[in-house]
Amino acid sequence: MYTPSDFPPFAVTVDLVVLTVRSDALCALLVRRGEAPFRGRWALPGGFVRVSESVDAAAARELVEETGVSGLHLEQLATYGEPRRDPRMRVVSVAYLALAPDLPVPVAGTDAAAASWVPVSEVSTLAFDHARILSDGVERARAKLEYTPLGTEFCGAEFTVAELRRVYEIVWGVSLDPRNFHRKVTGVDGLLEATGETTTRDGGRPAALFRRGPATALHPPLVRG
Amino acid sequence: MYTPSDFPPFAVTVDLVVLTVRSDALCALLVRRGEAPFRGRWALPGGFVRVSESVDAAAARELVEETGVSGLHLEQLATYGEPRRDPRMRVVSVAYLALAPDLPVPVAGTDAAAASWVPVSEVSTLAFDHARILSDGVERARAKLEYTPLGTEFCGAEFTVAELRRVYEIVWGVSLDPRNFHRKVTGVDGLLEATGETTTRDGGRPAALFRRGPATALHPPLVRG
DNA sequence: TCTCCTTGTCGTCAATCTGACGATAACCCT
DNA sequence: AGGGTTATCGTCAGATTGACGACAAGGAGA
Repeated sequence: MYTPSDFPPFAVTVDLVVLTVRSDALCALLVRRGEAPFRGRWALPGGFVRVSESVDAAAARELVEETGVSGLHLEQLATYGEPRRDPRMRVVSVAYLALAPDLPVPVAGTDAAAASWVPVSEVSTLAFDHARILSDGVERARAKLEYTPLGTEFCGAEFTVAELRRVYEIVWGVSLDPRNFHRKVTGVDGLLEATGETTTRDGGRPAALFRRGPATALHPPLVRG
Repeated sequence: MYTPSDFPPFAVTVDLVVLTVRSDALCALLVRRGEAPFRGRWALPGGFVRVSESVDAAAARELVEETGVSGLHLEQLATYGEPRRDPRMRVVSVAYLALAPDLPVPVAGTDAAAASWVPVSEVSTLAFDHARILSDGVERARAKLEYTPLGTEFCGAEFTVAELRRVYEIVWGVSLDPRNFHRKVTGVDGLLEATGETTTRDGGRPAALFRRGPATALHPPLVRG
């Protein structure tokens, strides 16, 4: 074993599940394929890993190319390696999950065809096994909101407690009591840092603005309805 | 993009982090390499994915080959794809985590050199980037004990509450109050199913024997520390 | 057999946490 | 000025948690 000469050759790609919360829906970034197979079908953005580049770096590169924004949270989701998942050849794809705030710039598809944000509830069939990858990504995001500060990644740099609460409500599809949510979220050590500023952009009484704090895990976790 | 002719060729392997609890220590299954590079060095068991086989199936196949036992819990851990992680060629490795009860049969290394259980606290340097993979696997196992019934995978088919508690104590490296642990663990819905039998194999008063229940998540979770 | 030792299981209690919800504050608009 | 909207604080009962006492039920050895 481990003889370099006789290993079966694989293509390795990265696929991105990029999620955002916009206009009251959890949305995924999808591109419309311009070539066969699955021509004209929606697919996850992604591409080949280059020879001299790490898989993580390939994912980061694709993410910047697709969203035009760098610095987004990016984590490995899973790897998909069924023999016939790409009809042309043996492809193993490493999927990544990225969470983005509602991006001010529309997505600039450099090499891909039209890219757009699609509410995950309206996604029907996707190319390859991308429907499953997307669904795994959404489930991972839902789970991670419980015990990590990841919900803040959907917000801008500064946000109110109510904006964060709406992220949770939309991603989980539940409604949360504003008062209890406020108590819990401000009680978690290191989750939020007050800026001292307030905003009235949500209407009503001015709300305090916060930044992400240094916490990497939530103790205690927020529990899903 | 996506033209089958000009993709960079990769080798794809699976690496296994197989953990068990034995003689008061969390142990990993390691093999000693018989060939260069890293000849004579400990490494994780693993091997090439075959052309017509899914990556998951390759992991399952290697697991049976290495442990001689089938039906073990197996889940994907992460994928490691740094360009120079194997000095010979570009290898992307999909790592899997498996949890095993203390296996009665010693490990029968079919193609690998000597395989043995090594306490994770005594593991020093490993071949390739396997030290990092092992450490990621251990951390994943620790985290999953909190909110999944995975601790039961370290036990046999029938086990006592105290045996399960020792799994938690050893994996987490803490000591837990037997009475509170008993209350929590028997209170979680669907975690344990009483067999009606008792055993005195741990000494002292006979303890009730349980089977794994149908629960897939723990509500509420068990908390570390 | 009697005692001791070991381990398992049930109970108690105070501190904390949770969820439901009342009350008030502070803005905007008319 | 008054009504609508949202933010934030408080209260209170019920559940959960951690610390720990008490007792049960086996084995080992005197």
